[in-house]
Amino acid sequence: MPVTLKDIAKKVGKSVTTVSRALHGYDDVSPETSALVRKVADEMGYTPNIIAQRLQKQHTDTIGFILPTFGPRFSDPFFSEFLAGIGNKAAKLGYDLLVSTHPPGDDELKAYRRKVQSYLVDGFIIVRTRRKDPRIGYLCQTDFPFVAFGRTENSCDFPFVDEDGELGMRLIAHHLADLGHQRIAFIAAPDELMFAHYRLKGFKNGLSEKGVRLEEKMIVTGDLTQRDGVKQATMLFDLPNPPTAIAACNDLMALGAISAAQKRGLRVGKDIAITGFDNIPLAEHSHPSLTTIHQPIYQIGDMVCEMLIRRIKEESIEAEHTLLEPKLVIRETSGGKL
Amino acid sequence: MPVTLKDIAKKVGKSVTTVSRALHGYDDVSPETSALVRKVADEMGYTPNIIAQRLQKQHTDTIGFILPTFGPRFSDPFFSEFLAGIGNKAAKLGYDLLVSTHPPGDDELKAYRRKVQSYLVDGFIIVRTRRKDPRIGYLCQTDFPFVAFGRTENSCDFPFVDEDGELGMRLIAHHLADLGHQRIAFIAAPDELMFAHYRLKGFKNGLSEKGVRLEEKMIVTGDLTQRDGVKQATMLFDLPNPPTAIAACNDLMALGAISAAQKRGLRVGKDIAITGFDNIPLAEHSHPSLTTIHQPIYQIGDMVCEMLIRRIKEESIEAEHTLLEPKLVIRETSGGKL
DNA sequence: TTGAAAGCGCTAACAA
DNA sequence: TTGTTAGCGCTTTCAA
Repeated sequence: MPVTLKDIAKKVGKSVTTVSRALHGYDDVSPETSALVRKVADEMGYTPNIIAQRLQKQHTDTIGFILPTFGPRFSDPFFSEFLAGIGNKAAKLGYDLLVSTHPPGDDELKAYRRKVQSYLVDGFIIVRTRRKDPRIGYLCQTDFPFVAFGRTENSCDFPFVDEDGELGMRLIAHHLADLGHQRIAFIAAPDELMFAHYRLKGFKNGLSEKGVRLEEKMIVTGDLTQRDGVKQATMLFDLPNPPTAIAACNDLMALGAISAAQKRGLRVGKDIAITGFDNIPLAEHSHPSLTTIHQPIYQIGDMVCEMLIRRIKEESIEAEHTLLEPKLVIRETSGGKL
Repeated sequence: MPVTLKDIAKKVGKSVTTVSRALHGYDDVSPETSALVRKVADEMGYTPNIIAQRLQKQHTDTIGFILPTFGPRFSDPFFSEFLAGIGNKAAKLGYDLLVSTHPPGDDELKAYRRKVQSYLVDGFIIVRTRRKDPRIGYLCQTDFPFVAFGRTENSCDFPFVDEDGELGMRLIAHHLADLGHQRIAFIAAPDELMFAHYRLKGFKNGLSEKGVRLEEKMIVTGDLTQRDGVKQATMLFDLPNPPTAIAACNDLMALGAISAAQKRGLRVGKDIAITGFDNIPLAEHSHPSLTTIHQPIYQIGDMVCEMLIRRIKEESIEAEHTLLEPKLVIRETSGGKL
């Protein structure tokens, strides 16, 4: 049924080898043969069997990406955009993308190990890095190519791109402090997530630089979803002495906080300041629009993918460790619009 | 470096064939040999080379999914959730997922053709079906297994899951008409998208059943993003005789419309009714919360994936054509909360 | 119960 | 310029 090199070889009366070489444009095959082979291949509708090529070449031109899914209602706008970034770049560079979904946890490593050991992928892209990240430990130790979006506290060295979340949150803290807020709350994310750790740290430092105190009970932790943003913010509002400003660790929770505030009849941007982090498309078009830190997710996907492919091909990478400078986007929810 | 059957064979002093059979649990190998082989394989850390298996077996246990990306800012919450649905199911059934991104358009078919002809995938999942869908035409004609989320006007028969968008939008139309609205607008999506076509049709029918007229100029078309929801809604508000209700073809645009309305100082749910379609997580937690039609995206992904795998394995599929019954979720934006 | 041999489709070193 | 040969790692007849 499918056309193979053998079929073409038979048709043109040459060997399989010659056909292969002709098709690859090697110069040690006569122009006539080459032309004939190409013509016949075209007529017969030949497409190489990539699986066979892979077995021979011992690499797959495929990169792996495992989505850290949580519940079934997994709908973080972050991921589709990031995926688009790596997908488009991968396609441009002739790579396929093998995606799977796996909740973080115990047998998570199995998913990685299988793909590594069975030669299903040439490299991995890692996201949502954790402070102790077993995935990174494993890949480092086996010396398998990967690039991460995010850092870790593991001791090994590896290429990554990350946004300077610490600085980003300092900017938010300064902004809020400059607006005169004294009772400021923070909706954090689980501290084992590296980015959550940095952001909280930056926020604390930022406030203390401005001489503003961050009370312990003003720090709550959410699971990054909008739903939890609502819940955590509501708890903050229920405090005997509620905050006048809330900084959330990401936009989704900030959006939830806005919703919670409005449900209370608070005017966001006036009675209460709220800020996010990520600048997802929704941030710009929420009402009021969300003050946040911009994170160029698509471009990060693009960069990370390119770095990985360069690493796979053992080409040099300009910047092994890229820390992107965060940009504060002041909109309406902080009440700080100039 | 990597451990192969040959290595194990050498170690246990048996042939590659025997080792292979032992590892597969065939019963024509002596218990002792079998035990020994397994033990050694384990000790040596053997993992089968899946590429080699695939070449031999002539199938890949991989399913293809091509994301119809549009701009770089591609962040539809729909896709991450759908992907989680198919990803988890695929993993459970032992399948991998080959994802790529490609804008709809001319050389889109190439992406499909390559994967089909090179035996990279055993089947495809198609989303965002169009009225004339070349992808479906191609796959039908080559008789390649696929399952679609959505229908088409192509004449061929194929398995699909779809939500009854026509009925869904009729429910919305009825709801709005029952609330007494007479000047109702619709933010449609490009009509070549099958679901957009159905939804518009259902809306028109629904209104006419209630004796409400839908003026032509009250129908505008957006690109499904929140940004465009803002824009289209703003245009509607600028009409000399603006609508008292706006139904958007999807939640994202509805969210945009809410934002546009609030910017005008309109109280959504009182001065203006707004509805969406999809029931993305954000719908529940927007303020006011969004009246919409629920679409179980994760489960649809799950179903579609299972159907495809059954089809690949040539097992029977219970329901080749599943039309899900839509559920109206009445919240605050329509002002119809009981 | 086991092994030899062939073959999946392709590439590449070597020889002619 | 071309063909022969071997081999990537695996599965599967077939024969012993």
